[in-house]
Amino acid sequence: MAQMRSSRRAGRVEQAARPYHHGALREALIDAAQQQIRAHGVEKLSLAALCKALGVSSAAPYKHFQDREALVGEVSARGFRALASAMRAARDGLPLGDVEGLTAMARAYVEYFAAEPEMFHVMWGMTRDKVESEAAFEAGSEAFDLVLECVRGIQKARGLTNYDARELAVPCWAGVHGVAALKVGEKLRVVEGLDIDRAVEFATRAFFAGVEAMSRGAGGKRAETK
Amino acid sequence: MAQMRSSRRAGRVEQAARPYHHGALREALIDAAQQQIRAHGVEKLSLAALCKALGVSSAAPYKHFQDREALVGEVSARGFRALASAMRAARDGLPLGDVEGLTAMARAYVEYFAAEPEMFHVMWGMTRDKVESEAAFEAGSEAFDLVLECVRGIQKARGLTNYDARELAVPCWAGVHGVAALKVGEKLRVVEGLDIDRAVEFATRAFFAGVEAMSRGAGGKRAETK
DNA sequence: CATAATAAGTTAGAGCCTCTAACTTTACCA
DNA sequence: TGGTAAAGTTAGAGGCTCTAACTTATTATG
Repeated sequence: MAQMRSSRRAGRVEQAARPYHHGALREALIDAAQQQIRAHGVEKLSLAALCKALGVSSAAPYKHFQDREALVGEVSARGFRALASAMRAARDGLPLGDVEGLTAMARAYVEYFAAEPEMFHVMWGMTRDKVESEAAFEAGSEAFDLVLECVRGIQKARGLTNYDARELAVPCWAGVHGVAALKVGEKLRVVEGLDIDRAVEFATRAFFAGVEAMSRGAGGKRAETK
Repeated sequence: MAQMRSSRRAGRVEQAARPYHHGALREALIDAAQQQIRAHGVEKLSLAALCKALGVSSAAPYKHFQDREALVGEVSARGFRALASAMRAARDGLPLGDVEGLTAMARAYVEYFAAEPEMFHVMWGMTRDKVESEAAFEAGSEAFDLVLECVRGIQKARGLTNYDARELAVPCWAGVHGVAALKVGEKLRVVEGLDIDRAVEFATRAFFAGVEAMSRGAGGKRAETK
């Protein structure tokens, strides 16, 4: 929707006689919202307060976002992009045939949400019917694709080619996501003093070792689940 | 806090001349809130609307709950109790030494949240600093204990006694929770047409097979994670 | 059994909030 | 140069949560 020409004001109005048009309100709002969410959670986010801080009227946001939720959706999309790029960076340079790359991404995943717990709620707690800014979904899928790629590498290296990569990738992603969730929700108090990184790495290795064992056990055919 | 004697009105006021005191407002509010949450999500829950529906003034809830969040916390606690009892029921009668019990609980877990997706957000999306009604935490811990028990059974049956049960239980719980989360958040669109139950069961079996293999490989000593 | 204390309601309203309608200022383009 | 659309504005409706001060039941006690 009208991506703004952003010609941050030329000459004439020189001494900050606050111009009628902000010039980059859309981005400013997303920035401010993200900060506010980081600091106090999405529940406490108030557009009105944001506007006051930015020196615009409280009706202004509605020129850029359909409603409050749309703004939050934009913050969510940013989060997913940041997450994906953290994961990509973590995996970068590591060999694709080893569990190493996968666990590096897992660490990045957990760390991202541990550092930004409120973003976890924004990104995963969205209302579901609201399409939550298709962009967020895209970025989320991208993250999953990174996992998928790694899993394929491991499959190739270990000769587990008769499995559907997605079938292996889903438990991996789920496990890591679950750990992040437990950590963010502080339900891990129940399990205090456990080294998360070690647990995730161990679980990942065990999982693939198990897949390999079952695969061999079943003579290369997919293992029976019954 | 003052658990109410609930003496649901005796004689005298017979033909529903709506009595001054409701008699069981606390429970009625929790019920109504839960229904509303189920139907429209926690974000849309309005105490004021609830009060109108129950025929009490909008200040009445504050005699029973400190604030809106406390009411939501109570709904959350109920959810955890229901979840725990669904898991217990699923495991009931199954032998403790097999993965079977664990996967049965996993199924129950995923099913519970699939049936009540909004409860997922209530139960896991709580604001963290708010103690979220210690009761909810208790019930959550109980659910984890069920998993722990199963894991211990498997350890005993397979001679994996040199592992910390919690270290094995956390990945299990996390994985299942992760699957539930992905399902609720509909991020599994990314992986459409996958049989969730099968995937969970397969992953669980693979995990324990892997632990066993690694355990043997390391001569019964805990496997190295590096 | 009277009555004091307290629990569970009430009305009124302050002070937030989101979002809409109708208007104004500015930028851009033909 | 002038018209159109984008990006602001003010004003306000209608909602919400929660508090203060008051009223009505219930219960506990001397």
